[in-house]
Amino acid sequence: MQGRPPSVTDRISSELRDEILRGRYQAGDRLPSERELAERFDTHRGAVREALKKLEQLGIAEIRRGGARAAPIEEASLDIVRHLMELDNPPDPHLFDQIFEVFGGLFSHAARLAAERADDEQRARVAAILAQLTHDDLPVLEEHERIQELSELFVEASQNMIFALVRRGLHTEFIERIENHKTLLRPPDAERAPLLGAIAKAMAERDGPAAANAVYDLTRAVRIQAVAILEAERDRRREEDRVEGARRR
Amino acid sequence: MQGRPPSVTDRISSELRDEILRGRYQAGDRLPSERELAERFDTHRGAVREALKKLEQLGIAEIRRGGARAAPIEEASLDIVRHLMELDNPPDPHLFDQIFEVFGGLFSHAARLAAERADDEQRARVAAILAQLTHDDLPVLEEHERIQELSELFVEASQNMIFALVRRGLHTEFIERIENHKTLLRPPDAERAPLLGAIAKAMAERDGPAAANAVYDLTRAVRIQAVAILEAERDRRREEDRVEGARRR
DNA sequence: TTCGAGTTTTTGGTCGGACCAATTTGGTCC
DNA sequence: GGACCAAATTGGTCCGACCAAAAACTCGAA
Repeated sequence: MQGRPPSVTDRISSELRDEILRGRYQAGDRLPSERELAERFDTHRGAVREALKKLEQLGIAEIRRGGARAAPIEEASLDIVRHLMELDNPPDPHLFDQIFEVFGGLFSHAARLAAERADDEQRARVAAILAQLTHDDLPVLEEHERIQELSELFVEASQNMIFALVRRGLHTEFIERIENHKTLLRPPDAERAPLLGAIAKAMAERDGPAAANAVYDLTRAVRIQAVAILEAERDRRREEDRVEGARRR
Repeated sequence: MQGRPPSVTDRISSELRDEILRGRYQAGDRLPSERELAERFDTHRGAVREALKKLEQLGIAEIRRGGARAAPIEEASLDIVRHLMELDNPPDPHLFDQIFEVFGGLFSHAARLAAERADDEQRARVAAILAQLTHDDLPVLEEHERIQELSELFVEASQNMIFALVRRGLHTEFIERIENHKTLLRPPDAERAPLLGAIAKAMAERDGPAAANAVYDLTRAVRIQAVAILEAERDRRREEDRVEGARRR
């Protein structure tokens, strides 16, 4: 969050946002009035108004005199994605899959531009990182650091500020919020050599399309493995809940 | 905006946001206090607080007791991009270039997924649209509609909800806000047949990488032409301003 | 039974003021 | 220059008032 203790405004806005994202209010449904919410949260209208303004800015609430309403999630701002991810821990595997697929596309595109634009020093650093990553005996946390470095290098070499913004946003607000993301987001061992080799080759040959395809293939393999892990985890928790529920009955 | 007349809160938040984005406050600089802003805007602290909460959510202000400060733009949320675009009209060609380059990457990626996942009916519609676009005698507004339709179709066929969110966000909050965007964002006449033909071929062959590359090439050509137009327009206006300035002196 | 007009109620928008805890600022002293 | 302290300023929270816009309700006519 914002690096300060959550205020009353934060609390109200988070709770209402989660209710909207969980479907408690469908698009067009009236939201509780400011006065009702002030009573429910035992606070003043000012804090409620601030909270609702935040939801409006996220694009999930439409505020009008006569009553505020929920807005369609599909018309929300991109910032809503992180809040969707935060609804559950671990996140919903399907949602994770969709988000990571888009992220992979961006990363792939950054790689294409990097292959075409990187200077000699950047190219050397990419080659060094890829060589290190090819060793599958690298400790997991160190491997993760190298992957981050590679991602940052591609973005830097792409010379596109928007990519930097997008990468930072997706990384800080999305990836870092996933439990065990450092062990989750890894190239499958069996595929790492060919995948990384293809990237190295494309970079050496300054072949944008090949770099894009190779990085797409890498992120796709990482994503498929991660989704399988998340699904297994979800199934395990469901089984625990089922057993726990049977025990309580 | 939100489809209601701008409130005092909106006015304050917009004005402060533009000041921050224009560099009036560097990262770490103190922002005016709530009471100072209430006086400056001749309003109450409540509206100022609501406005500042919006800036905090955008990631460009850090609010703490003791004084609020500007935050680094590069750490802002993605929503800030549209506000950067809105600073000038026409937008800064370099900024437009960067944003559109990223957009092209996303569109390219959606095309890759669409090539692999589209059903027969979607494929037929893509082929029909591409055939229509190949005729360079299509009226500009109708051509624009076909391009929109193509974009929507790729997103639909990609079966990725996040793409839908991203496309809507980028389109509504970015492209549609560019003056004359319907005439600005067009494939160059001389290149349209080969570019569109490559997309059609990739779709027919269900070749994801080829579709990605072909769509990337198309968006790149559109972007280069649009940037040239924006730069010419900017130069023309600067010349006008120079002449106007000389006239005043 | 439906519809339109009028009335009433509820809604969000705006405002002023109060109070409190946290932070900053300025003064003093060493 | 650093420590300490009091004063000032800051954001956070709260209350209540008032107003215009919208929704809900009522009633009579068709």
